[in-house]
Amino acid sequence: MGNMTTESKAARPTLPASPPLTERQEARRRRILHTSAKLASRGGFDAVQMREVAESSGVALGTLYRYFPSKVHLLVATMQDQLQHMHETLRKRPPSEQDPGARVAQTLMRAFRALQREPHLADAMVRALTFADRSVSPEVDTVSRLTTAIILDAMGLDGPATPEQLSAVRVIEHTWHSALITWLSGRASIAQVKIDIETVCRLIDLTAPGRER
Amino acid sequence: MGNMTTESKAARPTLPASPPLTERQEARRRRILHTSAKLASRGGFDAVQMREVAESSGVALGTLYRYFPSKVHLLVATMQDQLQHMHETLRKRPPSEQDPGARVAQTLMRAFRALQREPHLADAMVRALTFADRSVSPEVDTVSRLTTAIILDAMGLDGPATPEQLSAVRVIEHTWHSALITWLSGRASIAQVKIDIETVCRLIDLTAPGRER
DNA sequence: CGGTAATCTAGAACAAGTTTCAGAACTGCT
DNA sequence: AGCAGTTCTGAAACTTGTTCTAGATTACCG
Repeated sequence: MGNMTTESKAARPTLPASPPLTERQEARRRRILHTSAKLASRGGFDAVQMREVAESSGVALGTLYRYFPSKVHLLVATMQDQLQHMHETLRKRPPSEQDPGARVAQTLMRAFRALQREPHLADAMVRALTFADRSVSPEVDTVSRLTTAIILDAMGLDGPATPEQLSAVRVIEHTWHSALITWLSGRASIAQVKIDIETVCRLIDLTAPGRER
Repeated sequence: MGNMTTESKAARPTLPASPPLTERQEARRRRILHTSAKLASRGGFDAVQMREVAESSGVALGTLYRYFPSKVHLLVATMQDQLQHMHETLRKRPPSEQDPGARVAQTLMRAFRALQREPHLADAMVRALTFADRSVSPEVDTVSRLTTAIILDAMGLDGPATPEQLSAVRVIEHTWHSALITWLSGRASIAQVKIDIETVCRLIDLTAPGRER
């Protein structure tokens, strides 16, 4: 693969924080993300080619790289974008189950069904996410926080989560990502993913506050 | 990255099965795997460069590709190799804990400490494993079976595992891989990984046969 | 041993991610 | 409007994974 060496020397806090981004810049960024998602939907990770993303977004290659310092950055940002949509969508129809564990399982299965509709896009995003090295940590962390938020929302807790519950949520996230990967690479069926999600979600109820070890 | 497109058309059951492999071929294969591990130990995934592997193994580039059809194949095979060692090592000192869950946690923490001694190698192998696409499924599956075997060994069961236990083992594997990734990319501490492993291992005891739901 | 097919070598060639650079276009500021 | 600094463009160059080719070598068979 290309130079995925990455050890960003020049500080380039281009996107997330520092400069407020003019309107045209915001538009460019949005166009790029849209193209990225479109290409990913077609053919997954491999189909997102930087030259094509640039051309199809009406932007020079160098500019694309200024906005997203690598293909993985781009795809992780794309995932952030999609996750935000997902979060809003899910928030509108809260899960119907009673137990927190069952609620989380139900929510994740909804998300999973959404991903099934765009398996290539899912492939691109998840592969990028797990392939990301340290230089993408901040962005990957954002994705992780979004995922955590979705799960915590689904739990429908009254008070704040206990440390044990947070651990369970972490493990659920691990399982979620890894199960997706096995599904995407054809080593696990949809049914198998469902079982894994339901299995791990038992941890939630197991760690409900006011319970024996 | 290069053509990780992969959709192997020409059947080339080179390694795993068909032809018995002459002695020199076996030696070549072993030399390649050794080089791969050596380079990976130095600088992780990026440091394993196909040209260098070939040269350093005293083999032509084309030959390397005949033995391992892609960089990911090579690294997954390297992982198979290392896992086999690990399995033998672990088998020699069975875990001291009583509960199956605790035994698994103890075993995985031993494996984790071994990985900590070669973080770059761990990086290369785990990244390859999760980045692998369908064309590597058989090899990834082998790795998965090896991992499962290690965990089942650690459980020290009398009879065969129940389906529920097998599900738990699957989830543990998911967590194991994903936790490793977060650690390798610097987003989780060693302590955090430990907690995650211990958390997920509770599922084992939860699914012990002869137990209420 | 001689012949033939499979394997191996050296090296060029190709693909896609990434970097670089000179100049054009745009921004903010006075 | 005019200028200094940043951003963007277009195009070439560079890197590394992967493929291809022509010619040696080797392995196997009668």
